[in-house]
Amino acid sequence: MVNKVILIGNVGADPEVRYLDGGVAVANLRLATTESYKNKNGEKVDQTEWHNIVLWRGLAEIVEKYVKKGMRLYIEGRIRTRSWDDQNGVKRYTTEIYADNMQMLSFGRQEGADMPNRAPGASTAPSAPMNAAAPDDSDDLPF
Amino acid sequence: MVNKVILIGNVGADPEVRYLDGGVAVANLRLATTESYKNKNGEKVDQTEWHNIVLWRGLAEIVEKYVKKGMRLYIEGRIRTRSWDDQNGVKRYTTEIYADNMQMLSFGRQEGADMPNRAPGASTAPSAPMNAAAPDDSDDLPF
Amino acid sequence: MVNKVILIGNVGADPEVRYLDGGVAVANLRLATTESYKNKNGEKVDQTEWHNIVLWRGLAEIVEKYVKKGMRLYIEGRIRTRSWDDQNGVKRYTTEIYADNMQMLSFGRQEGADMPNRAPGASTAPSAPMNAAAPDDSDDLPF
Amino acid sequence: MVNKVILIGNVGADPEVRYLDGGVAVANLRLATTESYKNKNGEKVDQTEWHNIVLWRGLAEIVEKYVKKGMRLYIEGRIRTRSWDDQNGVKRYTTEIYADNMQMLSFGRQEGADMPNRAPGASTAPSAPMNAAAPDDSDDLPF
DNA sequence: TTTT
DNA sequence: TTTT
Repeated sequence: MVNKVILIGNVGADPEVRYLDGGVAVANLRLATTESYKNKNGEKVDQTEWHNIVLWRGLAEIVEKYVKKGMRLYIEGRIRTRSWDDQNGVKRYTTEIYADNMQMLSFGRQEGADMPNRAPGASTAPSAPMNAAAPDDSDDLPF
Repeated sequence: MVNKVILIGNVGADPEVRYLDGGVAVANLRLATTESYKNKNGEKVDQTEWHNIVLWRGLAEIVEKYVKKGMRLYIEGRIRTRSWDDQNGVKRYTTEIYADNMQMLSFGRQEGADMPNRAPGASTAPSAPMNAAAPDDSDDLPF
Repeated sequence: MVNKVILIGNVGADPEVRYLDGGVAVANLRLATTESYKNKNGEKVDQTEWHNIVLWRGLAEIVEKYVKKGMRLYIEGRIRTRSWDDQNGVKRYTTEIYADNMQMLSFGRQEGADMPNRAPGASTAPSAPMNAAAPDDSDDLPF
Repeated sequence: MVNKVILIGNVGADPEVRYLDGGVAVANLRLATTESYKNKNGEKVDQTEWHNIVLWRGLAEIVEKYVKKGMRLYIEGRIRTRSWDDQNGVKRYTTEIYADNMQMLSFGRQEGADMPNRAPGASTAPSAPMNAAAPDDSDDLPF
């Protein structure tokens, strides 16, 4: 039995993070993946899919600290569909992706000078790739 | 942008296959993936996830011919959530997996003597084989 | 950074399992994946790829107990290339797949009556799936 | 049969692209994936894996135009091991990843104004890259 | 609601 | 609704 999802997409809004009674963190975020194809008339059509991502514990804490609207993420996880009763008493279903792994692929869009996504004076030395300051290279990130 | 799903699971019921006006085949099937884990009391708990799989064209025609309830499948595809209005006028969502690739990993259960997928006298003893004659070994299968 | 491999293929020979000094088990096996395509002349060509799979600890112990030549496996893992010096002092490289997850998809081929993978007198009951006794359902298996 | 590889890593050197007699493009590049773990002494250890990536036709042409040393890539493909005879007549093996899909996740390092990472009008050129509209073409993305 |  |  295998249930595996791999996504690379953009975060639609700032994530929501909450803490359960036992202190466990849970993060929810919306991730968009867009697929382009040509229709019968040869016109390019973009189709965007929105995914509900759920992250627990350590991943949720990283999300709380670093993940913002607009950021590009890699998510690896599992599909889970949970049911709930709506106000009409109708059973409804929500499909979510429970993340087992996450990678930040960008700092998202720039919002202002108070939250730079690249430190001043970043190196341009020959062996310094542009993502030298990518969050996953940072010492204080737990992955 | 990446939107990729990989599943190995069991088919919950015989697939439904229909043909659109243009003659294009579409198959729908339900696939179960079960995950086992131990709860706080150390008891083994099985959690089954049901996936709605949609297959088009050639894959749908293979499904029509060969895929039966109980069969184990490998599915590779993409997540798609489509919306519809229920009888209360409430917008509802259904998440499906659009298959891009499929592999049959077993013949599923036997339905009759005229097309046995298991030789007479085959065992259900603990060491019984699963896919002693997996379809992908057959010369007349188109994949 | 992501380094992920997913394979479904057949085991080419009985695995080799050894135990390190500390008692840690390591298994090595060869897995074949075959891809079919049509060449320029429209002839079907099979191309088989052989993968060196390395499994550690619990997975290696499961391999030792259950995995045989001919069995079909699902392997999820990472690519690792290690170097060594051959008898001419030339640096050589071997690429292996370190397995993080394994699923047995069949019992492999039948070798003889002393270790049948299909017991005589087995049931043909309608609801008996061919993989009724899949190894991953065994109680003494750690997954 | 499934043979699938998913990588996210950094390009180690500018790719090499050549054209076969029939005009088909082939690109070769080295991609590094680094995995961090803690050793027995609790020290963080980085282990870098180098992958030989081979891309054909349209993907190779995109590589020629846009992929540079230092860039971060998503690669989806298959493992292929090919053999050759070295100068001592010893059969040797090289394992490569044949890419079926590629996504640029960064522009790599900046070299100077004479080598912009977005050509004027690139996205509307006849031979525009497959993911010409990918967010990684955006000027306002900070990587 | 993201991104290009 | 599958499978063990």
